[in-house]
Amino acid sequence: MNAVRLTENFFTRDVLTVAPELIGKVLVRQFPDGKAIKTIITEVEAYKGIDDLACHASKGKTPRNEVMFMNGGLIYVYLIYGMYWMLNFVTATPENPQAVLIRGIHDCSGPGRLTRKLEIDKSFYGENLCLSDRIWVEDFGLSLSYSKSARIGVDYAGPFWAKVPWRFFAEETVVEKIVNSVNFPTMLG
DNA sequence: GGGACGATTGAA
DNA sequence: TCAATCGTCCCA
Repeated sequence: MNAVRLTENFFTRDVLTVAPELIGKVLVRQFPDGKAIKTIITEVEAYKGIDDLACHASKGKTPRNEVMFMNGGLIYVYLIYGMYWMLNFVTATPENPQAVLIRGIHDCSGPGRLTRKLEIDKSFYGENLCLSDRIWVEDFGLSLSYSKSARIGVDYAGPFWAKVPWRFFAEETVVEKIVNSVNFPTMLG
């Protein structure tokens, strides 16, 4: 299987283009002890700039979200409910503060669960996915069909923004089928 | 300085 | 249905 690491030009596009294209891409986490996890991204959500009332950037630039106001390809991490780190990929360009929330990977559903498994915390804030030696994304040429739905847990944003179908996810059966057909390991490492 | 709240999760 | 748990942000 040939794999190509995603570069800046992948991430500096609109979030509604980048988010669905991340389904089927492979997230790589390299640990200090030499071990690694390579896992297929199966669920994401798009947060689209200052107009999107569910997007943190709609509240204006703050110390917490300032990385969203930088270039695509950086990582935005924040703590939610005092317990869970949320992993986001910044997209587009500084004048367009957007991000993709990574909500699910193969064999690990849930944004808080996957950051625990991948040992991702505040120290990853601002990490560059195109340069980092501990986290990046690869294209293995896998193609997964995906479904859309409203985003999860954003009712506070009001009926319009809570309902836009900006959650993208591959059905469980689709993921299993691809994993089996290409003999992609559950967790390479 | 005080208080409300959250892009969640796991247990009752 | 509900508690856990704390950084962030707004108001005074």
